[in-house]
Amino acid sequence: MEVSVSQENYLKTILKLERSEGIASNQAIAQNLDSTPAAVTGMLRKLCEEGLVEYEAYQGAKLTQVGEQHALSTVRKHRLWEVFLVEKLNFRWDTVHQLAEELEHIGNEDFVNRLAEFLGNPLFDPHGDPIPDAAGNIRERVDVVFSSEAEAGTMFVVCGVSDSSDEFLRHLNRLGIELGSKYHAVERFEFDGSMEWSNNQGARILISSGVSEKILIQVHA
Amino acid sequence: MEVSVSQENYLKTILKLERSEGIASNQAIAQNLDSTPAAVTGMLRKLCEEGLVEYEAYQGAKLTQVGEQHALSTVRKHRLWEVFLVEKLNFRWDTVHQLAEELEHIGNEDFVNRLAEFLGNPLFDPHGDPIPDAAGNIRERVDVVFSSEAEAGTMFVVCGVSDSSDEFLRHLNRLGIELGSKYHAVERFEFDGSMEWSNNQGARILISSGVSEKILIQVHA
DNA sequence: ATCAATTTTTAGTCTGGCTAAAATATTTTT
DNA sequence: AAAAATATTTTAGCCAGACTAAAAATTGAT
Repeated sequence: MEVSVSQENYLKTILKLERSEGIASNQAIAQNLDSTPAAVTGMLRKLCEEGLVEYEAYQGAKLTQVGEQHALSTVRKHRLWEVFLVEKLNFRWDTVHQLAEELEHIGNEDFVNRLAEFLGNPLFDPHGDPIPDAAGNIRERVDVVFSSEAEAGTMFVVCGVSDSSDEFLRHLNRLGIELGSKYHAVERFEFDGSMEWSNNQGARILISSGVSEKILIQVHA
Repeated sequence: MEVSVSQENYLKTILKLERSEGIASNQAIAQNLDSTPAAVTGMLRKLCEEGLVEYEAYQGAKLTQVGEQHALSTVRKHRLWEVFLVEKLNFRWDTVHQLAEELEHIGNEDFVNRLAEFLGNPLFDPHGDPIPDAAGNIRERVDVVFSSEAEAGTMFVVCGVSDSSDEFLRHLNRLGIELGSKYHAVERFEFDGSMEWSNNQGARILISSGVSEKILIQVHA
C-alpha cells in the first residue's frame, strides 16, 4: 500500500481542512492544492479505496484513522526537517519550507523517529507550529493569542505565526521579528488597528493590523 | 532545465561505467538500471538534447562537463547522507543505501554544501567510498588493494568494499567485519583461494575468495 | 563478405494525475 | 415547494515520463 507524494499532499490538506472546517469540501481541497474539483473527486475515490479517507459522493471527505496517522506522520516529518534545517544547517526560517516539502515524503517511521531523537524530540518547529509525537499526538499550546489581542502595556514573546508563506516571513525578517523575540505593546491605534511595539533596547516599530493578526504570542506574567 | 530522478540515476550509472570501462554501452547501462537497451536509447536521446551526455547513435554514451558535474553532485549527496545516517542517526552501514538513494535526489548545491559542512566535510562514506568535494574532485585513495591480494603475514585495515549491496554488507556484519577493522592475513589456501585472517584478539575467520575480492584494504607499514 | 552481436526504430502500453464540458446533486433563495 | 445558484461528479480525453516487444538497421569481427 504505497502512498504517492501527491496523495500525501492530499492527506495533509484534508487534515488541515478537517481541523479548521470540520470537513474537507471538494472545492476547498482543490483551492489548497491549486487543482480543480474534478481532479479532487478522482483522487478522493482512490484514497477511499485505499482506506485513507471516508468519502461518500457529494458529502466531502474525512480522514480515516489510518489516513490521519499518515497525514500526521507527514506533518511530523515536515516540521522535524524544518528544525534540522534551521538548527543544524543554519538556514533562515523563511527559506526552509520548500526543502522540507520535499524531504517530508521520504523514509519510514523508524527514520523519522531517529531524526526526532537526534534533534532532541523538539515540540515546535521554527515557525512555532507544534510537532506531532510518534503516536500522532499534538500538544497544543495554551495561553497563546494573536498579537492583535495584546493589551497596551503588556510584555509578550513571539511564539508562532499563522502564515508561513515566504512573503510574510521575509516581511517579518525585515521588521526584525523572529521566534522568541520579546516586545512591549506600547499602544494600539483604533483608527486602523495598527500597533506600536518596543523591544528591550527601546527601539519602536509600527505593526499593521494585517501583520499583528498573523503573529502568535504568549503574554508575560 | 529540470533533471528527473530517473535521469539522475542514468547519469550516475554512466559516470560509473565511464570510469570502469571508458565508455558506457547501451547494454551495460540497461543491466545496471535493470532496464532494456531500447529504453536506454530513448533516455540517451533526451539526455543528449539536454546537454548532459554526448551521444551518437551506436557509439555509446559519455557525460558532458555539465552531466559529469551533475552526476558527481548526486554521488556527493548520496555519500554525505550515508555519513549522516550512520554517524548522526546511528543506522548500521548495511541499512543506509536505500534511504540515501531517495535523499540524493533532493535539494540544490547550497543544501548539499551545508550538509557537508555540518558533517565536517568528510572524505569517505561509511563504505569507504570517497566523497566528491563541492567542485567534483575525488581524492582517490592510494595504497588501497583488494584483500585477496594481501600477502600471508601482513597486517591490514579494512577501508572499503566494492559491493555495497545489502546482502554483501549483511554478510560482512555476520562475519564481524566493518570499516576500520584490523586483521592479520594468516594464510591463503591456493586450493580455492580462500584465506584465514586473525584479529587482534587472536580470533580466526575463514574468508572465501568471493568475499576477499570485494574488500578493500590498506596494508600496515 | 557474411554473420553475430548490438543498437535503434517502430508502434504501442501503462501509470498517475490532470483538464474541460456536460450531467447530476445539493443547497439556498424566494 | 419550485426555481435558481452552487457544488460535485461523470465523461471523455490529454499529457508526461518511462517502459516493452518485435522488427529493422548498423557495427565489428572473422
